[in-house]
Amino acid sequence: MSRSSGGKVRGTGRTTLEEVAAHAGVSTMTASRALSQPQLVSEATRTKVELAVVELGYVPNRAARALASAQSRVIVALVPSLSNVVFTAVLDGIHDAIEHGQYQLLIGNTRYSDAEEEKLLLTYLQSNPDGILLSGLTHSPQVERMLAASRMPVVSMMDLADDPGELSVGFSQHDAGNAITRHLIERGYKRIAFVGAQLDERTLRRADGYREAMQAAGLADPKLEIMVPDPSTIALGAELMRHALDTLPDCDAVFFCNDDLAHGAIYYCQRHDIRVPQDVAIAGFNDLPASAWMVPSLTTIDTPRYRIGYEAASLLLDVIGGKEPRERRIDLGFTLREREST
Amino acid sequence: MSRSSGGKVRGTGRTTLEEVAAHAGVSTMTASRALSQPQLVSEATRTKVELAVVELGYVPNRAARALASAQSRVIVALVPSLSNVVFTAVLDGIHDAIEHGQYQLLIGNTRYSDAEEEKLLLTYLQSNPDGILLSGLTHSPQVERMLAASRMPVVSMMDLADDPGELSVGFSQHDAGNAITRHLIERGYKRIAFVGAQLDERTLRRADGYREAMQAAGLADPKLEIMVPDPSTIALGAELMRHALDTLPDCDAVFFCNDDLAHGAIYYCQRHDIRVPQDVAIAGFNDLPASAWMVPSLTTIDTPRYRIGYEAASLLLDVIGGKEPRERRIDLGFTLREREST
DNA sequence: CTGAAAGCGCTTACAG
DNA sequence: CTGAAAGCGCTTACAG
Repeated sequence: MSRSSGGKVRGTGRTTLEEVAAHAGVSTMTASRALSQPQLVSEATRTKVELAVVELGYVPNRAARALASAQSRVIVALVPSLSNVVFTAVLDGIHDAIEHGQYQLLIGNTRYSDAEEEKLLLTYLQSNPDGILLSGLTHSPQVERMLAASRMPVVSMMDLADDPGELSVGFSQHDAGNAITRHLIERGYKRIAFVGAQLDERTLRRADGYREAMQAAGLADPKLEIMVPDPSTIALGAELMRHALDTLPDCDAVFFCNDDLAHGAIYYCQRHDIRVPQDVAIAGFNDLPASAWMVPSLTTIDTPRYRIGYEAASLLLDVIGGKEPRERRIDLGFTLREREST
Repeated sequence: MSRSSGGKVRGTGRTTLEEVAAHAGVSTMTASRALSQPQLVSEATRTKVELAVVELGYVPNRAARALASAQSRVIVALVPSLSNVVFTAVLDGIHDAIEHGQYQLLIGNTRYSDAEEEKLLLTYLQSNPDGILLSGLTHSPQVERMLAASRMPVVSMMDLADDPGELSVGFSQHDAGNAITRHLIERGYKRIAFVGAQLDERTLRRADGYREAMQAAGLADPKLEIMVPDPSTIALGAELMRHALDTLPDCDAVFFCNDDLAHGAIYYCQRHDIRVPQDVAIAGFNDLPASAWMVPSLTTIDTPRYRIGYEAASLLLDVIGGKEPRERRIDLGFTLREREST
């Protein structure tokens, strides 16, 4: 009954391919082939091996395979946060795009920190990944160096790379920030504030898009930009709304760099009987599920975060597989959702 | 300049420990010890090896280490969803509890499916994990069998195991559902509906708690239970609120099995001028960030999801490390948040 | 404190 | 279609 250790000192004690082969009456390498390249083996042999696998409850040892084949079948994904639904949606997409039988996903949370990203990369390099998915376009010189030295394919997610050789999947954060600002300008708002938190590269690019639109309309004013490094939360959004109304009494619209903040602002206005959009218009970014439902519903930018993950992982898998990608820079676009809050 | 392949046919082409050892003028095994058990090596040797590591840019090969040591240093976590913030918070906690230099986390999304869970487990078993974190208490017989056969430590997350030998971290879903129902009863509501979606084991246990409280108060009525298998969303919450009001005209309170649904219900009432709680009271479950901010604020159960992940991973690490856990069943509790909606 | 040898469990050319 | 041998890059007892 017990396939026990039988005096063996090392190893995991699990059934090995060698035992499967012996049980099936073939050589180890034939057993190996029967499992990984069944078309190279006679049907009779394959059946014998498959039977032995079932009877012995054989589970392949991934470490041994990785070592022998020099192929890890590991993909690394680094995201700046695991509490931000934008990035968990990206991970969900990556997850779905990866055939789990083949590839294994290693997830790292960089916490918006270059140092953390470096540390994670160094750790994950030990797994000799076949490729890596990175959030954003800008990384520390050390990270760039490690990536270059490793020679593995890298796909950047969220924004579009300037360098056409670089692999990237996302949309133009700049253009999206620009588009929603132009929407507010077209609506007739003049004193449009921008509120940014976290100040990661995406927020800064959205701010660039905002600034450009304001300048083009002759409405630019540095006083209208409120920037804080704190993480975005509903509570912070409420606080920054209050701050904006206090310090900018003539402000007639606020573009928040994401929906979390904008939701806080809308709740704040509801509680203080500030009419949105009559007293002040509010716009967000990302189109979280609640945005279409709250009262008033929130004008925002719908972003393809799940698809970014899905397409980025698919692109990476293609490149790893040696396929020439149709595009190295996949623009998934964004959609302006005009709603009641503006 | 180039540490090139030099005729080697196999392998990754990366610097090996053997090369580091040669560079440092010591044996491979001394180099190995200098890195993994530095206290067993003289300071001079350690320095030489560390220098060689830096000069050659050595990165250990995890697969080789796993194979030689029969220790994968891999932990698997299986969750039913990657779009539900409850489970992404759990993963966030797990992530933070694992020292990344040592252990690697493999995440699986079972999509609330037993078959998927089985498939993932089978795949992840190939990595010979040191331990596994599972969501929920009930699993398919196949999964139970595979787990038993693998003999690896398992920690169940979210609810508390009945069997005192089983490792579990969470809180009593039953008691929490019971507590919020009793709160509604104490407030004087009589026709209290329960709305459950997804119908996973946690929802069913919350429903049990609800039913028990209703029976104890002599208020039980099967008509008050609305159960649908669809995933919980804000849109579904709005729809089920409408349905409840339509089919149960005398209903004076609704306990939704989670905040996502309850938020949809509150937005629905806002849009249709249904006063909450005067016309109908609404309660949720999980205390999502928006719940304290929306108008009216939502009465709900605050659940320690991040801590569940953190403590479950810590417990698993302890057991893997051979430590006897203080408790095998860690009750992290829950908190009733009484707010404006009831 | 240090080392020579064997072994972990697979896959890879190379033959036949 | 099948097999004997070598090797992937580490760590593990066992000596000294």
